[in-house]
Amino acid sequence: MESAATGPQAPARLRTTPSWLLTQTAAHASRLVAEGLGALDARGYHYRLLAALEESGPASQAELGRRCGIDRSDVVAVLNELAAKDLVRRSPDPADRRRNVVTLTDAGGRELRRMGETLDRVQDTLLAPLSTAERDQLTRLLTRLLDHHTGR
Amino acid sequence: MESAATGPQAPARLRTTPSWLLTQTAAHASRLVAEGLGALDARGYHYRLLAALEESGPASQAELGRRCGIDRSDVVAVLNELAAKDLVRRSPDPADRRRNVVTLTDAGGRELRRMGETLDRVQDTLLAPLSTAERDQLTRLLTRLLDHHTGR
DNA sequence: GACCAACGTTGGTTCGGCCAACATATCAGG
DNA sequence: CCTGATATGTTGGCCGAACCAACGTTGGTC
Repeated sequence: MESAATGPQAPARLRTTPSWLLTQTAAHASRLVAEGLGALDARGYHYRLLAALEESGPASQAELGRRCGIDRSDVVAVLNELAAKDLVRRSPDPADRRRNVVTLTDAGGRELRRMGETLDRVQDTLLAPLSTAERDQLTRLLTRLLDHHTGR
Repeated sequence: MESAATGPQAPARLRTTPSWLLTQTAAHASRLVAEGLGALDARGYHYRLLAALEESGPASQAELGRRCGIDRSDVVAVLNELAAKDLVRRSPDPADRRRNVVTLTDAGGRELRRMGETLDRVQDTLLAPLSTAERDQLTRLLTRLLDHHTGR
């Protein structure tokens, strides 16, 4: 819960380096997200997969991984955990026996919603010092960066 | 070197969530930094400590950690590596025998400079799609967020 | 002198991100 | 039809950054 503050004052070299600002703020963001989702016994990966399932419907594991930017191998582990809690159902795809079709269960939908609510609160504490306009600005800038480095 | 692209299109839920945008762009930033510094056989922690040393002069390990936002225990390990390359000298503080005084060597200064140059290039590829004004905007917004979550 | 705080150090943990390898299954070309 | 390339799920590992608990030593204070 501690702020892990950068004590006195970080070196100017760092404070003016965008990559450092990014990774530092991201670290704070991650901590807040972990705290929030941790209360629901979940992590970022769980939310991402559930969100993708709700938004685009059932999909294979590989497809899910591609959509969320999560490695195939990590998808396996997270789906195991989600399936163990019945938030997700994994069934062999009759049309392509290599694939598993992953489906969001009702409980999964409910859990996703709960996660979404806590994440909304997290965004608010994360962006607390910024006005609405500034939040939009930040979002736009980051989106452009991300799109660029993602191959559009 | 791969872009690890978020395949087709990440769920809108994610793409509009600032904490996700932050952690994703930060991941790209970290990758670029790791690539750049990796060529010099260094990591982010090494640069941070060297930069702090150059900027504020010799200091104890605890002090360095506080300045850089690096945990005491991690400082130990990184200083071991830096000292092994003679980029840093670690000597007991005669005034306080609990402390080690860490000093930047000439070689350390040179290496820091080299790191700084490659990091400058990294910033440029990281921020490629943004104009100078936009880069400043981003820097200001992130700085405000960081200051806020750092206890000012 | 007794206590508590700070320091350096060791040895963990977590989370996100990645890679290599393998068996199985699909698909396209010869 | 068969053969080879490709996709999928899965296992088991690795790394960097961030953290935490504990211990022995040293410093300052009451």
